Amino acid sequence: MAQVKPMRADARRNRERLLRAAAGVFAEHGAGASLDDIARRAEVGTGTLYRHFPTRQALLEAVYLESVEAIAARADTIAAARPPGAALVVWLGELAVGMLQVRGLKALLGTAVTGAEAVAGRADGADRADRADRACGDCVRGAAERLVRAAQEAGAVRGDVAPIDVLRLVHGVVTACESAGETDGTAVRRYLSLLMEGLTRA
Amino acid sequence: MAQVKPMRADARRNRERLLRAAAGVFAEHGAGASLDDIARRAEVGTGTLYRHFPTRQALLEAVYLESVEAIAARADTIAAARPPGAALVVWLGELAVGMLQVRGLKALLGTAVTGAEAVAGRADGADRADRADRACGDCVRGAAERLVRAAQEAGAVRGDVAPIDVLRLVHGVVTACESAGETDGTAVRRYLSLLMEGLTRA
DNA sequence: ACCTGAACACCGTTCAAGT
DNA sequence: ACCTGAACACCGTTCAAGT
Repeated sequence: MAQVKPMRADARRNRERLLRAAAGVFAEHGAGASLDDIARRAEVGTGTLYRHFPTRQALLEAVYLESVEAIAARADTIAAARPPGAALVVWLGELAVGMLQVRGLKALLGTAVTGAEAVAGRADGADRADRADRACGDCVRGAAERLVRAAQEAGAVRGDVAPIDVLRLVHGVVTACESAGETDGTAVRRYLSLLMEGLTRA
Repeated sequence: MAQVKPMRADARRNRERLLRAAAGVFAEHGAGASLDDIARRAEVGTGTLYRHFPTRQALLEAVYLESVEAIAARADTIAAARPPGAALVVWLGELAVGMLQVRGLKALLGTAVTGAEAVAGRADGADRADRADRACGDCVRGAAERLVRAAQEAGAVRGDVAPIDVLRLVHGVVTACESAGETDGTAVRRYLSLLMEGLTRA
């Protein structure tokens, strides 16, 4: 489907510039970075940014779509080589590390997966964002569903948890690591294993 | 210790007005509410707000100090009536519900307990806030330490987790509930029990 | 059809002037 | 000693004017 109407050459060029600029600025200043900054770095009027990406969420979505798809694709690769329970653990670990290290990815998936708490405050354009910009969330949710269901059927995960619960808890674990200042993979993997094995009884 | 120098009458009155106004505004608009709003509602100049509470964190701390102390005090009450493992679970549940329902409390404890991720963005006055405004964090951390240690000695909780880990994970669980739009106690208790019992094996 | 950038409304923070 | 509020720097968002 991609593009129903081909874009005008300058529009297409501006979109590209905006994506490149946004990737850089998000990487430097996080998902809450100034949109003005992005437009300036892209050498584009602020109005142009809003024309292409009506919400911050839409911009995040476009910037990180490929990364998210890659993570989702990993789910199947991992599942093919491991028993269901182990596959889930490994994939969740990769997902969590990604959210922790790629600035903006956590904010994007926080909204996309759970449906709230975008970046900072405003719920202005949230209505519009809700509809179209779900591609990333669908992607991750789909992968999580396949892995969790398989693990449940294999008896490796209890049956009364939904895949969305697991994603939310992983999001929470990543939040915990972030606030601990631990952005390397070791801390998040440790918290994840606590989540999986459980606090009670070693 | 309270007040080394007694405040001037008008200063004391303004402080009181600010606290009352802040409690109302935080309850209505969350911990990220406009400080201008608070000063306006208190019928006080904005500069006065900054004189009394140099950072948002300091204001949150002052507003919620009593609530936090009450929660911490509950820890001992609960511990006196229950075996260590159960006491920890019950107290964490109360803590989580408090963070979920009292707007601002989660933001306050997020910073106080973990040392990061204040409310939204700016790390401006964070340096100053780090030092003095730790009362709430100390309070909660102290209570958590007593309960976790006791539970560990009783063999109810594995020995390789630190109390701070538990607090961070609870913070994460509350975040998960928030983003799920579940603000009543049931969801958070369910996630908490998942955390405690573990995902693997029913 | 798309772009531009000034204009608007809002925010946090500081500070000279007042009592 | 404390308070006030204007001033400053910043931000997101919109929109009339341009091509």
